[in-house]
Amino acid sequence: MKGETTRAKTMIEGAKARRVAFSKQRPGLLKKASELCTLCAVEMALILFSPSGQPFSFGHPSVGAILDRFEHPQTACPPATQQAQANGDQTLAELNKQYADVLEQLKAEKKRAKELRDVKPLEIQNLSFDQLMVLKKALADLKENVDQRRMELLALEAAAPTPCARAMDGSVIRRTDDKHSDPPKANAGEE
Amino acid sequence: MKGETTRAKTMIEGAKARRVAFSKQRPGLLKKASELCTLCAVEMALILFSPSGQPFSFGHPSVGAILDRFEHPQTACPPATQQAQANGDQTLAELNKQYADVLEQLKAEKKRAKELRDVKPLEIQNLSFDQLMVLKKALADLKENVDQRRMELLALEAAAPTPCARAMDGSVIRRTDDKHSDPPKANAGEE
DNA sequence: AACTATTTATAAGA
DNA sequence: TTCTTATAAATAGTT
Repeated sequence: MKGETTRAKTMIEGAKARRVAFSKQRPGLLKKASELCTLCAVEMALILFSPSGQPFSFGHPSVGAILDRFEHPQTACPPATQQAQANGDQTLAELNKQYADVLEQLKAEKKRAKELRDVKPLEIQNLSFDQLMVLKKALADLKENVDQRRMELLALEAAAPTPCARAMDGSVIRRTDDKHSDPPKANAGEE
Repeated sequence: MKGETTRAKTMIEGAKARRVAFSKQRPGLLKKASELCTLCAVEMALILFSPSGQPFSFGHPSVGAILDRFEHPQTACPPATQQAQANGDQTLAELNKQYADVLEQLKAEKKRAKELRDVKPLEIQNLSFDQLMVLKKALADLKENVDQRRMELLALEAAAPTPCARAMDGSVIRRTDDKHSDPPKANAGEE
């Protein structure tokens, strides 16, 4: 057969087959990444470990530069408190960005979850007991988190308006796996 | 014209056009990355800054884990001593119900967030400093939660009747020792 | 967001 | 690994 009928969503069985698929797909991924950088003025770092554990990396302009920028965001909230007042707007913009991020993630997650629900209901029965336990805990945790989140949003909505929004000095989550995305509506001007 | 004749190798002119192209290509790149991870047991971290400078990242199992491994090549396979607790009264039906519940909550949460975004952007400037702090923390927490949830879903997806599916807690699926003095391949494609 | 003509990526085989 | 080729997936321009 030339070309596959449908793309499976599960791990390819057999280490050899995985290596073959990886070898074929790696150039495509790197090409996509590179194109995105070139065409859209995007900066990115891509680090991956092959099925054999071999590291590969791609960076534009360099991996180090991106990691630095990622771990030391210029737009982050300053640690001190002095420039806070002057930067009120910037902070608000940052908040809006984060807010947009969350929206984007929720959306993506919902879509992903829907796909999983549509495709996986049979295979879940093949999960090991261990895996089921872990899944159960994950579900419970997520439910808790979502509930808390709703309360927080409710509180926010009910919050009485008060003047003078100073910037905050709280620490940003920067070391964990966070996923950012563009705000839904950005200014039409140049960067 | 539908579809383009040939893909240019130079930067797209105009910030607006770049943003549009980026928005369309970003999901594709992330999908490729995610597929490579799930299909081929690849671990990767992807960090990028959009044309507008917004950070965006993807990690499997997490950005932090990959960066650590990248920076500390002698990482070993963590001891796997996670045994299911005797909690056997959990049926698959219950699990599925919890799963559906979570989906419902995500959906509701998304709608709620959207309402807030549509209505509140102006009034957010009237929030007190304390309220901003709370909001910021809530956003950070949610972001973390959503990311972790994505990892869990990825792990679930990878959990087939086949063995070797344990990447839920950040553990790894591979056991070959890593050795990487320098990235074996950098800047693929044209760049 | 949805559509569609094209381009691009890729699975299987050699 | 690289090449071929039938097929699937991504996407640029448009509505």
